[in-house]
Amino acid sequence: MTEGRGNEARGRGRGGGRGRGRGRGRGGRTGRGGRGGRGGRGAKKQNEPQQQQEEKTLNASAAVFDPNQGVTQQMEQLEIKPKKHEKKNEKKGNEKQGKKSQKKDGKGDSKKKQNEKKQKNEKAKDAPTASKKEKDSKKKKDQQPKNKKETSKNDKKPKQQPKLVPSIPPNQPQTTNRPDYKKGEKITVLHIAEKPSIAESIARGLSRDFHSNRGIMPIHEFTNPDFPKAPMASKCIHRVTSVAGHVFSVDFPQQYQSWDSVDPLDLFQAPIKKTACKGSVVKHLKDAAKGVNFIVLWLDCDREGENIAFECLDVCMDRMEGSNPYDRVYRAYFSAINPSDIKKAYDSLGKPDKNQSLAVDARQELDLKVGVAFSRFQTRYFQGRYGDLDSAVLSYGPCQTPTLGFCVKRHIDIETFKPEPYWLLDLGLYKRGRVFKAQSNAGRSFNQQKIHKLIKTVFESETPVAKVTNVVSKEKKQGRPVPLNTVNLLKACSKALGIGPHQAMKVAESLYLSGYLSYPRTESSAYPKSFDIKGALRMQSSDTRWGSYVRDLIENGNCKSRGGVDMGDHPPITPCRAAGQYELHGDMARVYELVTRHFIASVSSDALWNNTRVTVAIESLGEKGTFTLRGKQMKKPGFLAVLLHKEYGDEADENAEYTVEDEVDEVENLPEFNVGEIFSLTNAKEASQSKVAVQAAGLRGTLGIKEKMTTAPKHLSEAELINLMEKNGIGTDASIATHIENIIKRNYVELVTGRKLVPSKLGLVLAQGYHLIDSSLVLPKVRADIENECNKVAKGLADKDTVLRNAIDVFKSKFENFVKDITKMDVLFGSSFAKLQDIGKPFTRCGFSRRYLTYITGPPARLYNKYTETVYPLPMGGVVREWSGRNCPVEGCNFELCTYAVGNPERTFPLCPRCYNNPIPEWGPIPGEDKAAAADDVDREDENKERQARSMGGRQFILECPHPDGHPLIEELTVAEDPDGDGVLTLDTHFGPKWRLVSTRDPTVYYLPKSIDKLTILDKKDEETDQRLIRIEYKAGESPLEDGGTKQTLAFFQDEKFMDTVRTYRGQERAARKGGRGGRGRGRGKGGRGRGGRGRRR
DNA sequence: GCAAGGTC
Repeated sequence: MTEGRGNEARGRGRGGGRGRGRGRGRGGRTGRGGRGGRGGRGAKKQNEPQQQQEEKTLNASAAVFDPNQGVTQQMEQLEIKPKKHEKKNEKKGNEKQGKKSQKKDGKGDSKKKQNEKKQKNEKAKDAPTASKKEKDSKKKKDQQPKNKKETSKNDKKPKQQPKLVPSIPPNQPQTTNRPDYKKGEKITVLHIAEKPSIAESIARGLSRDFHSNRGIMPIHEFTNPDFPKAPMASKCIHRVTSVAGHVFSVDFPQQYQSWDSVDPLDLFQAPIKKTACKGSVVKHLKDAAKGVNFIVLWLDCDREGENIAFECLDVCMDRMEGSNPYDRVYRAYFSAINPSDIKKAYDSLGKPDKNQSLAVDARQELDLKVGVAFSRFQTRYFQGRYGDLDSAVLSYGPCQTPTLGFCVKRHIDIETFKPEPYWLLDLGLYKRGRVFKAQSNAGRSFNQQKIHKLIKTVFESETPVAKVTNVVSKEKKQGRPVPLNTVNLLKACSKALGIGPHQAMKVAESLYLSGYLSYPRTESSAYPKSFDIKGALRMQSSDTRWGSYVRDLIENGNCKSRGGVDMGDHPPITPCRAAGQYELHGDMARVYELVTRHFIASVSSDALWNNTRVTVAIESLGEKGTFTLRGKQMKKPGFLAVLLHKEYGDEADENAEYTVEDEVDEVENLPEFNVGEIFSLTNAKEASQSKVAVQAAGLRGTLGIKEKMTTAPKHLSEAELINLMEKNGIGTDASIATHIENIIKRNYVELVTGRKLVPSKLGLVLAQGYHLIDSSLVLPKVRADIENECNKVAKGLADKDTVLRNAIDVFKSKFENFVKDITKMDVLFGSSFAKLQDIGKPFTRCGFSRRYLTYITGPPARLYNKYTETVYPLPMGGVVREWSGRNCPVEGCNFELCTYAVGNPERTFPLCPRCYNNPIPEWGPIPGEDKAAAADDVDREDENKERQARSMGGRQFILECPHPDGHPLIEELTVAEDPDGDGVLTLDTHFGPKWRLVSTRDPTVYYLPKSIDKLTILDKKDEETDQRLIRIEYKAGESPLEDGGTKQTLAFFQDEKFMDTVRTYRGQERAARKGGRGGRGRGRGKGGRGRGGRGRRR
């Protein structure tokens, strides 16, 4: 419980918890029962006008939602199966689901995707007339109104639908108009790609001769060819450029950013807004689009690409020439980035598909709301109760949480595994001085006696012998690896090089950017037809490591790859520039070598083995008496000669849940066995006692019993986890590595030797807690559900707003249920972590209860009153120390103070734990919140800068005085205004013997003379200048005063002689952090007033 | 300080 709740009697607890007045019960409402929980509403008896104001401001967004009525109905509408079914599905495992679920907005099932692509291309061709698919979808739409009406009946919420893309109507007809650009007319076409590399390929594909400017996102210009949508125009200027991924990202408006004053439940109904990802991209697009007649969108041909297309239009359309600009906007759908496909796409331009884009909008909003609401709630709740959670934030996400779930599931399998002994027949055959173990076809037995009986039978028989009954030799091919896509690259790097997915992605990315590798984010595992395999091989022919192999391959091989799927996004990952053995270093060199060797291997010949299978029988045992010996001999190494680590090509061990351990390995160089050979057997026990017997004449063997234990599976390796994620549609090729990194960063799992992922205490408790409350929160289904909903929107089968509203309602009720049942998870936390009341050392006293507050190291650091169960978060970025004996002068507060030291050199300020968390507006602007509150109205770019600044120096990251300048404590210590900054100069709380003044808002320190013995700030002002007077007493014999006295009263900056003894130091950190905020300029103006003469010295 | 998705 945090402050507010604990102090109900004083009218500070407001369980309602909403409102702008930050700190009124920081996070209080995140306690049991959520908002309006116990002690909630009832507590707001005498709370000042501020509170009423808060209620007014935000009550409008309060949800009116009846969970009992809503859930099942909405579940039905969403076709989310009720729980019973869920449980069934759970048991069946993830396999089936994985196949069904779609990866990243419709990626995933390759056939399906290809079909979609075909349809898309057809659509593009048939663009002028509505395609069949559209008609179908229209029909279906018409059949839907029933559902829609039902929804609106239940829709009691205030309509607060966010407007995301105001400039384009939601269901823009997919038609192509042909504006009649006549002979002699000059037109300009802007082409936009998703990334610079593609922009360049497009320019190359359309023209041999183009000019490019330099920059991160270059523009390539050329004049031909004619534009197919305006063939009559005499001259066509093409301008090809790109963005870099999404142009906008979604977030909540400023008033929803506070963790303290916003109830996470309200986030589900909150509006969302789009912010420019990078200021320069928007400007770049605006400049490029100025006055163009046509726009062609060449974004990647998937759902995200479609969404980015509309983001571009949002920026560009009003910069185009003429009216009805959308009529002159086209979409190029290409299946590969090569000249012929580019030309094909250029000749059959279509229209962008708004539905696909809307599906992404829906996914974004849902991910944001669900993720942020759950993350904030569980962070606040558990950080308010436990002190050693190992993670400052307990995040939740529809991708990261199921990823954690996989690791935990395996861990539980291991923990609950009970090893059992089992027994096998153990047959050893001696030949050429070696013993060869044959595998018993009877398999394992859990009954030792049965095996003993078999052995007894053999040795009681007349002739205890084993006889070779069959020998088969076969040639077997070991297939060369399929071309490398992202997921397989990540697995290979982890398995063969020990480089984790996140690092592997980073390395591959930089190899791509420096031109060594092709694009590293691809789903394709087959080279497109147009791919010049021999050309790529030739590049490698002079390498010292594999050059000769490659030369031989080009001359004598057929250089063809096998298997794999061409997803049409980007080709598989290949080297595109030779790098000598010592050209690259470290991981760059290793990843490059792996990719190159894999590429060469993928177009090499298969390896050829000669496999031998020897069947041996002990007649007296009948069916149970057959054994097998396996041998293999390499005939032709093929690709194995070049592959770095053959083990990474092995899919088998990742896919098998449990490895079969009884299997006897294939033996290389198996000696010849002939049908009819007879081995006389001795009991293995006796044989070991007398070696001589074994070496006697004739063929001999031993038969015995072998005891083994069943073994638990191993923890998931990175490679196995990647497999699971891919199968279950968690994340995309581009994001899988990030999700794994995320759960490691948050301390949910730990990476241990062998690149295995072992869940931490925290990860275990979270995942198991979800299972107790609502399994669907931690199962991959949560992602699949979201995807399924979005698919409907993408296909035009459902209205985005309706789908979104329903889905939000479902997750909202899941959230309410989660809040209601959080104690179930809390029980698990309780047995794993230290309760706040049990840890921490007494630090300072509460002003209300006079009890000690304990200091919890965290993260995050906070103070805790175990008697009132109140948490007082502390600012981050500085050092909090005890400052015993001094109490806060604020009426009714009286908390014992601490000090807060920041920066280098240190500036130390007083810190009242209560006032820090409960500032009142009269004290002035709240540190850390800056002017950001007003940021909603400013230009997107500025706002973004502001946002970045805040994320660095966020609400609790305080590199200045933690209290507003108007706080009585600060006022008491204030000597003058800071002439160079926004703040004031206060006496550093270290006081003597090194006296200094520090600026509350800037890293400025004024060092006062060492000769000062005592310094008092008087409650009087200099009449002339209105400055605070300070009284200084010098040490005996060190007084600089001319009259020989030791006492002096002056106003800072006013006494020139005194100021000559003052040394000023200005630090950098805050100045740098402020960026272009311009506080300094304003400060200077103020300085003129406050400072007579020459106060400022360096 | 919170998600996931593009990408630099």
